Amino acid sequence: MSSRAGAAKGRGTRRYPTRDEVARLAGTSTAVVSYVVNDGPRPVSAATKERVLEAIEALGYRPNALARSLRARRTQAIGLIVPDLANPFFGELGRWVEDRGFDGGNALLVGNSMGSEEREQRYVELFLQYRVAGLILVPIGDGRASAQRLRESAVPVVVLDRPVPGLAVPAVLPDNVAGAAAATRHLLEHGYSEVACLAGPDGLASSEERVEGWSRALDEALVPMSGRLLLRTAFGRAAGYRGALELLDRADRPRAVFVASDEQAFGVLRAAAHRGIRVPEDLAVIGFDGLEQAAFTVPGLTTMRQDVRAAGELAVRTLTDRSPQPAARTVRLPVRLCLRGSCGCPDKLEEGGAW
Amino acid sequence: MSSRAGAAKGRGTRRYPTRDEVARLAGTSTAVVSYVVNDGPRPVSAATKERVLEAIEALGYRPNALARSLRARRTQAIGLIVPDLANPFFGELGRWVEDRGFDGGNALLVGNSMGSEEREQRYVELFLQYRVAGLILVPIGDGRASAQRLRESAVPVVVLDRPVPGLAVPAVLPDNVAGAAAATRHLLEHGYSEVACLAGPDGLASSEERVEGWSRALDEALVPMSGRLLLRTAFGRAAGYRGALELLDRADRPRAVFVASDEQAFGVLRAAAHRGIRVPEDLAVIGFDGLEQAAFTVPGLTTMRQDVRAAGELAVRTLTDRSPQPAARTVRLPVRLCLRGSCGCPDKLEEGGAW
DNA sequence: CTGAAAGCGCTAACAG
DNA sequence: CTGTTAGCGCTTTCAG
Repeated sequence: MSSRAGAAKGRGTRRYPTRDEVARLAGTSTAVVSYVVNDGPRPVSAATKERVLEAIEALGYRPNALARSLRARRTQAIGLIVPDLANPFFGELGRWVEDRGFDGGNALLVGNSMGSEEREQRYVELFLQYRVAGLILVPIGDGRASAQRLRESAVPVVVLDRPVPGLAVPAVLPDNVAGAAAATRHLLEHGYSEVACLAGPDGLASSEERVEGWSRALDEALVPMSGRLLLRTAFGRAAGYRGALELLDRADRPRAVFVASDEQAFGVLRAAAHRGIRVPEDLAVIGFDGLEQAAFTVPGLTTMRQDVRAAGELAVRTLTDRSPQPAARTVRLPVRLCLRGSCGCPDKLEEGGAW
Repeated sequence: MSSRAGAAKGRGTRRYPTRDEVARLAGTSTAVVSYVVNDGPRPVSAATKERVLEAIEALGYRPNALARSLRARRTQAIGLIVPDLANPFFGELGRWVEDRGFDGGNALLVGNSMGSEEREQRYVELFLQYRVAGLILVPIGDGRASAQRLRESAVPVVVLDRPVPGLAVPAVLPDNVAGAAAATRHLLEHGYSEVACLAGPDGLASSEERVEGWSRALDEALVPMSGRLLLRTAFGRAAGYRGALELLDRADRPRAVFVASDEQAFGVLRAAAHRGIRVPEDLAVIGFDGLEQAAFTVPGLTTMRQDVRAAGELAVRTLTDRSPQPAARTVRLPVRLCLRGSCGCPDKLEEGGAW
C-alpha cells in the first residue's frame, strides 16, 4: 500500500488536501505555497520552494480550480452548445474547438440542445452560472430566443455555422451562397439541363442561404427554375433518405441533385441504391460540409468542403483574444469543391491516404 | 435601450450582480436571498419572496456556480475523456452521457485525448482540479498510466468501452467476445469456409477480445485457423481501407471478413468498391459497433450493435448514485446482430425509419 | 524573501 | 420568519 495519505476506501470518500496542509507540512505560510504553485508573483528561495514542492508531492495536492476562479473573478472554461454531438459535423467542430481550447489551458463545457430551444436556453443559463469565459453557440431555429438572454449577459459569445439575425455578436460562418452556387454550377458543367435541390429545413438561415446559392447559379446559367426541383427536409440521414425517395419516385425524376448537407446526401445515396438507381450514371449528387465520411461512401461523395477546423479555432481565438473587441464581426469562411465520384468525376481516394 | 443595469459596451465588461446587491435591493438579508434561490432550507414569507424575486429579475442576477460549489464542497460537473469526439462512436456515446447528465442538472466537461496518453493524463489532472463529481474515461492504450493517478484521487471513476487491467474501478463494457463470435458464426452460416478478421490495434484489450471471439467461433466450427486470416490495423476508416486493400490484393483473398469496428468496415467497403469487388457477392462483411451511419452505406453494413445509449447512461448513473458503492464492478452489455446487406442478407432499411 | 489577513460569492448554522 | 456570521480554498496586497 502506498505511503500517501490514507488510501480511499469507499468512493469520493477522501478529502482533497488543501493549501493549508501543504503550508503546514512545508513549514511555510500559505502565501508562499501560492507563490510556488503560480511561480509568482513574488520570488521564493530555492530551498523553500524545494520544501513546498516536496509537501505538494507527498500530499498529492491539487489546486482547487473553483476557488482559484472565484478569487480571480474569471474562469478558464469555455462553453460550447451544439444541436447534436453525435452529428459528425458537430463532432468534428467540437474536436477543433476542444483542441484549440486545450492549447490555451481551457476546459470545455459542452451542451447538446437536441434541436430544442428550451434546452438551448437552459444550457446558456447553466454556462452563465458557471461563469464561462466565453460561449460558442450553434443556435437552433432562428436563434432569437437566446439572443436576448445573451445580450444581457457579460460573456463574450461567438455564433457558429448559422447567423442569428437579431444578435450583434461575432459570427463564424461558411460561405453558403457561394458554395451552393459552385456545387450547382459544377453539376451544370457536367451537362445536366436541370439540377434539383434537396434543401435543409425552412427558416434556418444557413439552409436558406444554400437554397439561394443554388437558385442563383441556375439563374446565371439561364436555366429555368421550377418549384418541383426544390425539396426541403430536416438535416440528417434519415430525412435525406425519405426526401430522396420522394424525388426519385416521381415520373420526371431529376438527374442531378445538390444536397444541402452531407448527412442528407448519405441518405440520398442509400435511397438511390434502394431504388436501383445508379450514382452517378442515373443520378449525380453533390453534398455540402465535407465530412470525413464523405470520402468513404460508395461512390465517394463529391461535396463542398468547409474548413471546420479553421472555424472552430477561429471561434475560440475570437473568444480568447484579450484585445479590445472590435465591433461584432461576421467572418465568412470559404468552402471548396471536393471532387469524387458521385457527381460523375473520377472516383479516387485522396492521395497520400489523408484519411 | 433596456432599462436594466448598464448595457455592456465592450466585452466581458459588465460585472455579474451578486447576492449582496439583490439583498440590498430587496431590503432583506443575504440569507433570505439564499433561501429563496434554493427554496430552502428555511421558509420565507410570500411577500418577502416576491420582493426578492423581483430584485433578482431586475438585476438579472444569476447565482455563481463556482462559489456555490466551493461552499458545498462538491460540484455538479462530470468529466468525460474520449480518444476522439469526431469519431462517431464517441460522438454517440457523448450524446447519451450528456443527455443523462443534463437530466440530473450536471454540466459536462469533455476532453479529447487524441490517442495520446500524455494528453489523457493532462485532462485527468485538469478535471481533478475542477473537482468534477465524477469522471468517465475511455482510456487510451492500456490505460495503465492513468490508473495510478486515479487510484490516488478521491473522484468516482467509471471506465467505458475498454477494460483497464490494473484499475479496480467500475467498468461498462460491450460483450466483445460474444459479439465477435456471433458475427463470425453468422458469416460461417452463410456458407463461407473461412472468415478473415480485420482487427483493431495490438495491445488494446477491447481489440484483443474481439479477436478472441472470432477465433473461438472458428474453433467451435472446426474451421482451421491460419495467421493469414488475421490482420490488425488501427481503428478508423483510413486504416480499414488500407488494411482491406492488403487483404484483397492477395491471390487467395478472403471471401468473408469480420471487421472489428464499423469505422474500419467503412474503409473496407470503399476498398472493395475501389478494386471492383462486389459486396456481398464477392466479399461478405460484418462490422462491429452499430453506428447510425452503418444503416446508410451501400450496401447496408451488417454489424454487431452495441447499446451505446445504455452504456452512456449506465456510466453516468454509476457515478451519480449516492448509494454506498459496491465493490468496483464490471458490467458487460450485450451486443446484437443487426442484419443488413453486406453479409448477404436482404438489405432493407430499418422499418419505421428509425433513422 | 516571507507572513498575516482581507475577501471572491455563497450557504447554513445560530441567534433572534 | 429573518438577520449575522463563519468559513469553502485561494490570491494578493501590505507589512515585516
